[in-house]
Amino acid sequence: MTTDTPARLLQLLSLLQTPREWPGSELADRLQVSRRTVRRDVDRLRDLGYPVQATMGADGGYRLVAGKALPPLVLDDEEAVAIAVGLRAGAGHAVEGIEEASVRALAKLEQVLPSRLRHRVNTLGTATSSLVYSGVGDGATIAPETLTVLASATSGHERLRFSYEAADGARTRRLTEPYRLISAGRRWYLVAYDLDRDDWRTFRVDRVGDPFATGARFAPREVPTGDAAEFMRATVWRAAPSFELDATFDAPAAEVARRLPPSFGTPEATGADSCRLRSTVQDSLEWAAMRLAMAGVEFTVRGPAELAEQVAQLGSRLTRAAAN
Amino acid sequence: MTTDTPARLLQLLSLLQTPREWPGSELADRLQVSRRTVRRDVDRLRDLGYPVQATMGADGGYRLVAGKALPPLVLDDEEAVAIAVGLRAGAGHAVEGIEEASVRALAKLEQVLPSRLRHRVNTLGTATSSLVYSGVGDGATIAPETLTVLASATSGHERLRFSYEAADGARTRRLTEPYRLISAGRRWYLVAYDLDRDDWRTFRVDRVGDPFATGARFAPREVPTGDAAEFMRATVWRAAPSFELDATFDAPAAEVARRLPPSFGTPEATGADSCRLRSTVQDSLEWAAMRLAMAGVEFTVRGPAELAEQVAQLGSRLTRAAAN
DNA sequence: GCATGTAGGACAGGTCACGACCTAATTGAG
DNA sequence: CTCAATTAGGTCGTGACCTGTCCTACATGC
Repeated sequence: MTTDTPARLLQLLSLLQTPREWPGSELADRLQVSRRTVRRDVDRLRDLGYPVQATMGADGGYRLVAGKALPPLVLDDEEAVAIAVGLRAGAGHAVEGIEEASVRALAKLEQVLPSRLRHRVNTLGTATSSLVYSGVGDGATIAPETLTVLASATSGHERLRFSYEAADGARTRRLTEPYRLISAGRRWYLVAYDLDRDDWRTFRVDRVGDPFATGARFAPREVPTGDAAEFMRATVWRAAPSFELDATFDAPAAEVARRLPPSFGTPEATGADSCRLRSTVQDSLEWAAMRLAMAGVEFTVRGPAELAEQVAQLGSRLTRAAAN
Repeated sequence: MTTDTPARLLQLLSLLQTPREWPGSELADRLQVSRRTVRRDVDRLRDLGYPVQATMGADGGYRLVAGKALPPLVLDDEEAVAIAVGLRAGAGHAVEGIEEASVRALAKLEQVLPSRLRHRVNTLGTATSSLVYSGVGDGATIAPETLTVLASATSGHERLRFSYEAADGARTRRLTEPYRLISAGRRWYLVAYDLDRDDWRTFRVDRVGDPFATGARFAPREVPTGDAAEFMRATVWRAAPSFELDATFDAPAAEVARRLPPSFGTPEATGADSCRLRSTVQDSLEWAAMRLAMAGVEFTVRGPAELAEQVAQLGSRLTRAAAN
């Protein structure tokens, strides 16, 4: 009787999240209460909106199923590590469209992640970052810790201090009120109010160093253009690399579409076994060349010339590598 | 007063997981209770092992910090989707060493994931699978749903029915008692007791089709060699492709190690700016050639000859692509 | 020093949680 | 078909617990 009701409910929730059926008697045993109380607890969970499905008859039992709202997830150590590592991949550029949500979830998780697990995440995370960020491109890699610190400060309305490297390489210290963290293509931007400059700025996150939240909270101001993403686009759009991709493939359009990242656009069929892809790609040439190579089908670069040059370089490097 | 204590505690836990400070008065307002009760609730959470840090003085507040145990995660829709998508990447072969934990966590999450979110996960998941599985290799892609069904059945001790494609292409229906789901390199294996054949089998998951748990539970038998992983290795080891990689790189060993997947082993320095990598790689030649190309440094393949052949093919394809 | 926050004790009143006992309904196995 | 095992739900009495209202102590920033 020493254990109170809320604790038992949480424990019950964690038991039911195991993908299996739990007979009421076993639950009663585990929770050290009577079967009647287990039934009442299940009722309570249902009232809270978590649908517990019960199969009747002999060999019946309880099981948590999908409902309208997501119940609080109770994870063990390994699962938490797996989620953190997976989220880092998602916050990088592995998955388009969920980068910001990934960072939010990561910040939420890391805030409460026991330190012993944090070490394991770091070890595994660095081991895998080579895949996502790859050595390819302009080397603008971002530490996941940086992203989570920025995300926490942004959503918590806390002032943020960091060092920033300008385009000419000069490093300055900044004290800012962060407003929004935005992912665009393979880059991250922070829209913030710079307290020293007394004006709005858009920072490239890969140039941010040693960020930390001061703890001081601030009352949000109004963003100039009304929308932070708008402001970011207005200030740094032309700075981002982009080019007009034009290539033909000796493979069906559907297959090519499946083997290229969605940001490359969709190819249009020019025949049963050939297609052409034209779109403006917002990325580095080296990265684009690599992704085209990874498609694994015969293709021809029609433009731009710089991309053809990159592909040629990669090709000759491989030829040299094999011509031992 | 209609809301009971357990519900309020869960709500408090979800509020505190937002990475920000919460003054007691605001919590009291949100939870519709007095400030005194908020303090008591915070105490209760602390008793449950979730360390709530309170900053004293004016402008103080409560915040959930990292403790010994991970508190139940309360996620919103977007965060849940981000986690599911990230886990699919982790369960694929993006991250080595956490595949099985990723699948367990994914099974746990998908069991309770509202259907509206499931659709979004599927959409995003297929869009990104091209990166992880890539078109490269022997095309042995595995649907994430398959993995989660197998994982649930395995941990829930439920009988599993599926169709299986033998090496000669023949499809048969199987009824099994699944014991363990094992990730090895880029492949997944299921160790199970085949009820029709009345014997133990190791199944390649990429050849499993339409799996579903029958719901009937079974009492675990003893695995032949005592350990399922041992059994798997004994039965299918020679079937897995592997070769002796030997290559030299014109770059520091540390940099090469960072740019190659860990499964390739660690290169040993042969000079300040050169190194040699020798290890047995358990993967397809085409995939290995691609990964070497992605390293982005000058290199030479010394062996095996088949790998050099693959690299040469890739190189000539790229040269053709650029020679428009 | 003052305002504002957390920390926590004491108390009264009402509520609710628990276990014990009961019956009904459902399902699978023999 | 029958039996066994399971969920579902009602009722009741006792006792614990939860809440709000006081109160004081303590820490912090301006």
